[in-house]
Amino acid sequence: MAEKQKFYITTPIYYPSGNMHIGHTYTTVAADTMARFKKMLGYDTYFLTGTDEHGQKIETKAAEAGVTPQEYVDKIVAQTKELWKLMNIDYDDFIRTTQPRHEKIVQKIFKKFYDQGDIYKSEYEGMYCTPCESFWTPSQLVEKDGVKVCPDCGRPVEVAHEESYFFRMSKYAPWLMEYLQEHPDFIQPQSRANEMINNFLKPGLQDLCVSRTSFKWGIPVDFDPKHVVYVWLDALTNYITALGYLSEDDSLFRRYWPADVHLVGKEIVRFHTIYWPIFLHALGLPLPKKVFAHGWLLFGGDKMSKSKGNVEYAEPIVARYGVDALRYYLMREMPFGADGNYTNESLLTRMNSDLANDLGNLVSRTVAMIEKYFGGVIPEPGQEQEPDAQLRARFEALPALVEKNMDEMQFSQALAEIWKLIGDCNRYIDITQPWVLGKSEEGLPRLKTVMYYLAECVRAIAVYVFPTMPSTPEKIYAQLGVTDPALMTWESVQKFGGIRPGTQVKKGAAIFPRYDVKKELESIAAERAAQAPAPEKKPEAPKKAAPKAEAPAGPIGIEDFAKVKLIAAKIIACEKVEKSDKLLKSTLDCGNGETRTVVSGIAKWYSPDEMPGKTVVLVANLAPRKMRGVLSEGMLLCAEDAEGNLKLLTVEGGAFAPGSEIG
RNA sequence: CGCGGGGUAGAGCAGUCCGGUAGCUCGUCGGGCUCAUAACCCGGAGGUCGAAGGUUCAAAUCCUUCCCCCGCAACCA
Repeated sequence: MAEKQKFYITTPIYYPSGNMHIGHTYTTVAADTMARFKKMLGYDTYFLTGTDEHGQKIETKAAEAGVTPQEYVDKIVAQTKELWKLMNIDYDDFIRTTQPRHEKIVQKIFKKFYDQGDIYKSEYEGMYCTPCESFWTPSQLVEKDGVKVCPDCGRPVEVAHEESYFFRMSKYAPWLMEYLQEHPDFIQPQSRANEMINNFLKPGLQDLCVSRTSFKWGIPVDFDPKHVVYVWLDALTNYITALGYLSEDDSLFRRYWPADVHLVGKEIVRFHTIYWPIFLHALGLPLPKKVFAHGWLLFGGDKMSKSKGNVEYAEPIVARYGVDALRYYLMREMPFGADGNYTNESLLTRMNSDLANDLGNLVSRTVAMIEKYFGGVIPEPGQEQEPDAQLRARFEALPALVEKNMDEMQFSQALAEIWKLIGDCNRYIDITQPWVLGKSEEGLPRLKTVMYYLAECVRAIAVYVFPTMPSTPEKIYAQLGVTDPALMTWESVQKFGGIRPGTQVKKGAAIFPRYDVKKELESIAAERAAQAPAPEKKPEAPKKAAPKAEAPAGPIGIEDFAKVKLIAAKIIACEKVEKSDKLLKSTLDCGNGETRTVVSGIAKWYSPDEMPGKTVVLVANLAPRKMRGVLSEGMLLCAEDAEGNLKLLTVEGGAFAPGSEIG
C-alpha cells in the first residue's frame, strides 16, 4: 500500500493586538473544514495556525495597558485558543512567534541570508520624532495645520537616518516573475496574480527593510543586537519553523514541506506571493503549492472595522445559535474567494431553510416514519424501482462532485451539491408517498425499500456534513442508531447500501431549531443596545486604553463617565479632508486660546461652509488618531438615527464659552 | 488618468475566460400533501443583464466610450 499522501494547510498567523473577530474566525474555520475533509479522505494532514506577536504596536499597546508585551500577548493568545476551541478548530499546532523554537530559527535564517549576501546593512532614511524616538515613513506622517507631524504625538519630525538591514529582493525579482508566469495556479484566485505582477514586480521590486532599531519587541539579530528582525521575515517563516526547519528534529519539516495551501486574506497576498517565495528560494527550499486569497466578510456591505463600530465576533453568535450553524453559514453563504456580506438576517434565513427545514426536518421525518411503520427498525430493501434508482444515482455521483469542489476550495459549492441530495430525499418522499403505502398490506414491500433508501441517504449526509459541521453527525447517527465507525467514513459513502437493516432508530430532539426571524432580529438589536449604551458611529476609534475595549460593557458607573471629558468648543474653520468623501476637518476653539484639529465622518450630512460658528460637544481627552493622514485630536458628538444619519450635538444659546465643561 | 473589485427579478448571488433558450437561493402568489420542525412537494408572477455605440447570423458574454457603488493606499482575516 502506497504511503498516504500528505496535506499541509496553514492560516495566517494573526496579530494579537486585540481579540479575534469573525473575520479571523472565517479564515480559521475554512482551514479547519479543509483539513477535516482531507483527513477524512485519508490524507496525512497537518494544520497550522498561530499568532504573530512582535512589533511596535504590541509594545505600545502593552505599555498602555501597563503590562509587559509578553503578558499582553499571552492573554490574547489564551482567549484566541479558547475561541478556536469554541469553534471546534482541530489544529495540529499553534505557533507563536515569541516561542524559542521560532526565535532561534529566525536568527539562523537571518544569519544565513547575511552570510550569503542576500542581506546587507545600509541606512534607512525616514522622518524621525525625537521625543517619541520613532521613525515614520512619509505616508505615516499626519498633517496638522499644513505641517507634517508625528502621528503619535503631533510634534514636528525631522529627516534622520536609521541603520537597517535590507534584503535584496531586487536580485530575485526576475526569477519570481518567471515563476509566477509558469505557475498560473500558484496564486488563487487568478486575478490576484495579475495584481501582484502589475503592481509590484513590473515597476521594479524594492529591497525590503528587514530590521529595526527603533523598537525592542522583536527577535534580536544575534550578531548585531541593537537590531530586531522586522515583521515579514519574522512572521512568514513561521510556516517552516513550526515544522522544525533547521532544528535538531526536522522530521515534520521533511514530511510536510512544501505546504499545499497557505490560506490568506486578500490584504496580505503580496507578502505571501512575493516576499515569501523569494525568502524560500534564497533558502533553497521549494515553494508552497498554492496561496489562496479569500475575500472579506463585510458587514451590511461595509468593511468590518473597529472604527466603524461594526465588528462582529463569533462568541455571541455561537452562544445564540451554536457552532455548527455559524460554521455552516460561513462556508455556505459566500463563494470562497469573493467578499461576502454578513447579516444576521441571512444567517437566520440560512439556518431556517437549509438547516432546519431541509436537513433537520428530513432527519426528523425519516426517523419518525421508520418508527411509525416498522417499530423503529430499519427494514430490508426490496426490488429497486425508478425513483429509488434516481436517488441512488445522486448518492453515487456525490463523492466526486464534493471532492472536486473542495479541491478548488469552493466550500459553498460543495455544500450546495450535498444539499441537492437532501432536496432529492425530500422530493423522493413526496413521490413515493409512504403514508399511502403504509395503509395497505400491498404497499409494505415498497415502503420497506423507501425507508431503507432514506435511512441510507441520511447516513451519508451525516458523513458529508462532518468537515463543515463537526458536531452534527453524532446527533444524526444517534437518531439513526448508527454506531459502527466504519459507517461514518468517506469510504462508506462511495457505495450505496452501508446502513444495516435491523438497525434500531430513535427519534430525538430536532437537530436544528427554526427561529422566528423577526423576533430574533429584534432580540439581537435589543442585546446590542444594552451592551453599547451610546454607540457613536464615528471614524474615531472609541477607546479606553485597556485591552478589554471589545468586552461587552454593562451599565457604567458615574466614575466611568467621569473619565470622559466633554467640553463645548466653537468651530472656527472647516474644510473637506483631501481624497476623502466622508471626512471633514474642523478647527476648534477650545477656550484658553487652545485650538484643535478634529476630523469627523460627517461630510455626507454637513458641508464645510455651514460648520463655522457652531458650538459643539467635543470629547476632549480622546487619544489622538490619524485619519486620511490628518491628526484628529478629539471627537465631535453626534446623534444617529435608524438609517445611520448623523446630526451634530450643538450647544444652543451664546452663554457657553469655548472650553466650558459638559457633564 | 494611483491600484483593485463590483453593477444580472423585491433581496443575495451564479453565469462572462471559451458568444447560441438568462439560472440558483430567499421572499412573494397559487396549488398539492399530511410522514415531518406551520416543515415538505409542484407551479406562476417578476429581468430592456448599469448606459450608449460597435463586431457578429447571434452579445449578460467580445471591442470602445461613459455613469454609478465599494475596497486598498491609512493598526484590522
